[in-house]
Amino acid sequence: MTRRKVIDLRGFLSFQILHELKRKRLCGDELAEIIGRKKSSKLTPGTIYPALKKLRHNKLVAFKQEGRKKLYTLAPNGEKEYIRAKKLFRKAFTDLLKS
Amino acid sequence: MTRRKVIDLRGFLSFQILHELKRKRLCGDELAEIIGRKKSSKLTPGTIYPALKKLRHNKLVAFKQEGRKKLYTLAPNGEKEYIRAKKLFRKAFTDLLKS
DNA sequence: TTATAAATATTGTATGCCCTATATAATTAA
DNA sequence: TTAATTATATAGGGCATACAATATTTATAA
Repeated sequence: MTRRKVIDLRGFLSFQILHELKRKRLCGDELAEIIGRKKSSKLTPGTIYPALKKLRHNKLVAFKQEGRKKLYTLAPNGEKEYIRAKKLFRKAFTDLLKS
Repeated sequence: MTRRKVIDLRGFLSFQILHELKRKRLCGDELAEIIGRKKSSKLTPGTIYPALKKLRHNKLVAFKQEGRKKLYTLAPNGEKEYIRAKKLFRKAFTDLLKS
């Protein structure tokens, strides 16, 4: 049980997933890799798959089985949610990235 | 009990507190107001005060009692942590604000 | 002086993020 | 065919964020 940093910057995983899927269809493993790279360490299965499960249940993403991969895409509701969330995100953090 | 949004954009509160304190000394109530405004609703006492307590205990912020207010400032360690966190934050989210 | 408001604080509850550990199924390589 | 790899998945837990409700202290107004 490694000690967590005081400022650990957790958060917004679902939002990031939608963001990546808006660009491109991706499977869970690829999402873990891409988002993990931005956070400087690949996300574990115990992180990415429960997140995808929840997004699926809320119908924000859909998927198509392709071999052993599930290729995820943004569902219509996911697109809406993404747009909404992005507005909020920008309002909250734009000045933080500029300064 | 209002239903929570699927994408609720939680996170980074401690980071945001450090960010605001870097600009200006502020008391808890003002932080709740300023950060809350960016999130479109003022943070409740049950959110802001525990967060400040933890930052105090970790010596990332210091404060000076002034009347009934506690005016918070960034401690040296807080400055360091803020810089570190900001780098990570930028790496993770810059492209999200651009597109 | 007394009432009101401002600011701080705690308790209790809920939930998302994220990990480790473990497991299973499908594909590929030996 | 068997072994290794790839991809998905769940269980169990720690912790930060966030709310509502309640309480306390200090400053201000009536």
